Amino acid sequence: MPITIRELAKIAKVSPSTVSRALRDSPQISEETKERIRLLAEKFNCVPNRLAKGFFDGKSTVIGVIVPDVSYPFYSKIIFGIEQVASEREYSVMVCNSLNKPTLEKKHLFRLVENRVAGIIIAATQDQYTAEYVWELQREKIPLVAIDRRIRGIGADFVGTDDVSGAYKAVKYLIDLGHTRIGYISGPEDFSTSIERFEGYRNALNDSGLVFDKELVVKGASFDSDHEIEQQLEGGRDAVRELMSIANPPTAVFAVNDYVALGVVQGLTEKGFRVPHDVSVVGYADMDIAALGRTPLTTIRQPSDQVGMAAAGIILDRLTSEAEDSDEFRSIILDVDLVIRQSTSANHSGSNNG
Amino acid sequence: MPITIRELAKIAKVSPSTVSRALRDSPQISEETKERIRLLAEKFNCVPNRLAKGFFDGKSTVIGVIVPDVSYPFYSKIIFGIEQVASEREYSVMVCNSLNKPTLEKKHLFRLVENRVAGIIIAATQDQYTAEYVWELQREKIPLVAIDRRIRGIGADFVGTDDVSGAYKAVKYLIDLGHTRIGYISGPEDFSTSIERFEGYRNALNDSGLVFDKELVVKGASFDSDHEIEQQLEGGRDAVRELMSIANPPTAVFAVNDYVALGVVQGLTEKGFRVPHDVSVVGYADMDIAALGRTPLTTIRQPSDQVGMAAAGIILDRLTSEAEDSDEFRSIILDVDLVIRQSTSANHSGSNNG
DNA sequence: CTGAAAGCGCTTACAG
DNA sequence: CTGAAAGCGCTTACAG
Repeated sequence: MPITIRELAKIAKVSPSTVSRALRDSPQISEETKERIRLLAEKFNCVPNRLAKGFFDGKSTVIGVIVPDVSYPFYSKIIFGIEQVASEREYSVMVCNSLNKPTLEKKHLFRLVENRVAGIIIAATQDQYTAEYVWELQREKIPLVAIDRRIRGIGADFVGTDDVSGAYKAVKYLIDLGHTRIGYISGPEDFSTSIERFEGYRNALNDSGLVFDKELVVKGASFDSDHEIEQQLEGGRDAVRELMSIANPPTAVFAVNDYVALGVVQGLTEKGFRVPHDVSVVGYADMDIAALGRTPLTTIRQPSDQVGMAAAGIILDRLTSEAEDSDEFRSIILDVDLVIRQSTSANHSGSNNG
Repeated sequence: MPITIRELAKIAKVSPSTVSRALRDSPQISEETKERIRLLAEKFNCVPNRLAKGFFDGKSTVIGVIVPDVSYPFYSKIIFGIEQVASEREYSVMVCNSLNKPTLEKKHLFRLVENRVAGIIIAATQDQYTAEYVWELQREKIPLVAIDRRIRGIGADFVGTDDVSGAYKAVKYLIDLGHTRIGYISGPEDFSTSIERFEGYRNALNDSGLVFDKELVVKGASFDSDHEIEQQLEGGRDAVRELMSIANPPTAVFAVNDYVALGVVQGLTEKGFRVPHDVSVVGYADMDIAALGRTPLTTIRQPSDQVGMAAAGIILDRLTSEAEDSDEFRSIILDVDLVIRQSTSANHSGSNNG
């Protein structure tokens, strides 16, 4: 362990206060003294204990992050963004996997509070208890930003991507290609992301005068961030099989995320449908596998690292500026883009399917 | 912020010591008192300040992790593994991106020490200064584990995957398929991973009586974890173009990682070669895109989450057991598996190319 | 420009 | 079984 300021003070034959000030580059101290002490600090390995400082002023310089799975591409990129912004401002980033389990999530939240993190960024489960706990944290003025998914039932600072508009763009594009029967393979129904993507889907249909047919909506994934990617692929495969077996099957499918979409492509291929000739497929998120997959996916690109950067930005803002006391919740919704690749084409069915 | 133990003590009309002990479930305290205090703590939101405790006993319960890029799949999975093990033992995980830049890496290391992390896990750059600094940390008895890449020039606890054997398996498989001209697209030459994969490549050739031809080795990536995946794809594309233009081109290519391998496939396709019919390709790492890519890649699977779990395990061990004082460095090399997919097939060139 | 003193919130021997 | 006291390593008004 590094030596303490007090120890270095003895070596330098000055008071601890002076060492402390010198090491923090206080203008109160003469340049000569500062330089002398800095050299000594380096030589004797005196690294001021940040815990002690943080403890002194009741705050750490750590931002806590809770996501379902840090290795899920969307979240790992968000964390990358958070770290970029935090690290620039001398903050550190603590990460936790909730695995989408409310009890684990609660535990992590609690531990972050124990550690007196300066702020918390969370992609929360839809658990009621989590919401209540978050509400308490807000009351205690601990900066907290929800990302990606809104926290059910309470207001909070939020950074996400425009799911309504993303889905709208995806579906509108399919409509413009001449598709009139468009399936939607959804995620878990209580997540704001799924709900909003569904809303975008319906809006696009409405605006184009197409009727909504609930037979065209099938659930394909339990979570939009399941550690088991296999499960998402399977979810897509199963869902599309169901979808294609209805009386008047779709000629295009919009899937809640890219993994599900790839499952859809697999399912279609297995059933003898060609993508995009027989059925067009649009995914969501634009992960690596979207561009590099067997059938390069048309998809919606989410600026995931920017979500992280914006969230960290809000935390740091609340920490420093007077905005801290603003009771208004901030909401940043980032734009998303349609990325056109080879999984979509004009409707070849040659009829109105009906 | 939560209230302090002292404040709760007043409310409960006991001493702070009693509250402290009750909340840590000390056997010294009667069950009734403990229960009463726990209830009060919940009610008045008294969450003992872990910083103060950590500060008291000079250690935090945080494990610091430095990797080039937390969003690179291999690393994000390692972090997942670290978090799993740490969180179970009530430790938290702090992550930093070094972006493969020695100065940034140094800064992060320093900050982790400032924060008095209990231990450090690092996939280090090959920088000399980093090695020296790490050496100092070791002298100070701060548990540190190198992962994936060995730290150049110094001994340290290490957890990695068997790169020599992985490359050997890949190349041996190609040889068994009848290939005799096998190219290797390498990573940065000073990383232990690249060096060892190259070694495995040579060993496999040797053991099968094939001569090593340095014309068959081309550099394809500057880092095995570049944030810009595009660069790795391009590296592979360029490298294979070079490789196929030599007098006696290979019928199989082993690439240092899956992104590079996908670039190789692209490059080959663009040049009119069919994969695997004309040229077989083997990647490394078994990322998502290997299985789901346009041409499902034969590759070497690395148990990345296990790397993280093992590394966290070593740190926690050194923290608790007497193994702490053992001066011997531990080294855990995890086995890797060959995963056969569709980018490889028997040599169809019908001759010895020579 | 430098120093002595008090205190941040906890824990742990030491008493009782 | 419970409490009073000292101290972990820093910082910051307050003196000088």
